[in-house]
Amino acid sequence: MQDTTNRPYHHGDLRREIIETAMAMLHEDKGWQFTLREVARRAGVSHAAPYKHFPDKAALLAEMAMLGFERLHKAMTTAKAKGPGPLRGEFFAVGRAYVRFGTSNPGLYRLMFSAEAGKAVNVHLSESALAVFGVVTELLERGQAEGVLRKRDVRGRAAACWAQMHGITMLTMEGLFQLEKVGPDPLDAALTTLLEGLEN
Amino acid sequence: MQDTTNRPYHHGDLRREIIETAMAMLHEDKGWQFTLREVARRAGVSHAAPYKHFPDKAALLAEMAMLGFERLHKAMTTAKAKGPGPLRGEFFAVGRAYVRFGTSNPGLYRLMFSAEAGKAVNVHLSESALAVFGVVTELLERGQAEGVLRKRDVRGRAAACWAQMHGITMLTMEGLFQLEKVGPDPLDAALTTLLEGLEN
DNA sequence: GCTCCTATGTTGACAGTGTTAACTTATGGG
DNA sequence: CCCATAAGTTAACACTGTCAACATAGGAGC
Repeated sequence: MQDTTNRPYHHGDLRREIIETAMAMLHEDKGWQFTLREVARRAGVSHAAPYKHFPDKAALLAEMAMLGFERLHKAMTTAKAKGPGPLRGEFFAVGRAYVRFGTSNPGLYRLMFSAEAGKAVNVHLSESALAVFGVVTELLERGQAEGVLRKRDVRGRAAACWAQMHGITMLTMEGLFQLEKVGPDPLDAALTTLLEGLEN
Repeated sequence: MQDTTNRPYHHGDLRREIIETAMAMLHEDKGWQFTLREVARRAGVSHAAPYKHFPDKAALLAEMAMLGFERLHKAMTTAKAKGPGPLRGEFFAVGRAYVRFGTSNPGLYRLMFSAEAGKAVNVHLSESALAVFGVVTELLERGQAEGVLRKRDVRGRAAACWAQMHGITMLTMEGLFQLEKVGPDPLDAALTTLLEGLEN
């Protein structure tokens, strides 16, 4: 089916290519669904080949979700590093980076938050997700230490921040933020409201 | 396949039954997916019968999503009506009602926010969704008029509120709010933070 | 250098899905 | 009363995820 002349029987790095291909298909969007067989087709292997590297389609999804959280984490930390010093600046930088990540990888972002709620098996996934949470927590602790933010239970505030960013991201992705109903810059409005709720 | 003796050839109200059955299946298990054929099976009709009432599976999903928004809207307004007078009370009542709706109908709630972002065809869907938005807007306008809330562009603030509630709902549903990381009552924390960001 | 184990890839099958076409049945408006 | 037509059925198609049986080659051990 594929011209075997060019390609060795053993791919060499099929596992990585499967993930990359699937990621690419998730990016192409429209439907945020991809099919395992189509992935195999694009990777130039037979439809059953992926099963030598992943027990399940779910396993592939889980791994992709984990990768997604790692990328999101990196996006946030680099944004924070480049943030302009004062806490307010970093806060906005991180928030914007978060939302931008989601809106420019809608399929992946969706996947990250659909991966089997009940399955606590994926400890790695939870870990990656918690790293994201950690960035927010850290920011809040610094703010409270500096006296810029009210002294409240950091955990609850971090939850509020995460929820706010997640909400904006999804509603934007979904196209539910129609400008005439939601104002010119809902992201800025949301972040401002959030910050004013945290500040002293 | 079914005993035709008891049941008339024509169901009489199959359209409604399909929707109800599908809703029930969405309610049942953690997997928020259901299959059209299984719906038909449970309704006691052949697998192609639904196509006499819905052109697509997507059409059924869209209608269910719309119903979901209507129910959510009702949940919010009744909560608001029973709210204990002062704005803060209503605010919390509405917020809690929103989140409770989501967490007790996770499948439906998910569906509501997955129904084809791009498809502006479903004007009805958008309308129902906007009604939800309207409840929040109304609350904010009252608060500003009473002088309890800062005078800012209501649209942006409403977006912030919606995003916050949506975020809490989804993260709770997804099981990402693990108490040791997020404090004893993340919902209360989030609503408090939000309200404090809105208040004068 | 040869052999053979095993990881990797292929083929073919199975059950189940959404969807359509062709056919059947009843029901209600002329 | 008749028959157009809405409503339901059966059979097929092209898919999907998954598995078992088979094929290949790359390298470890001698």
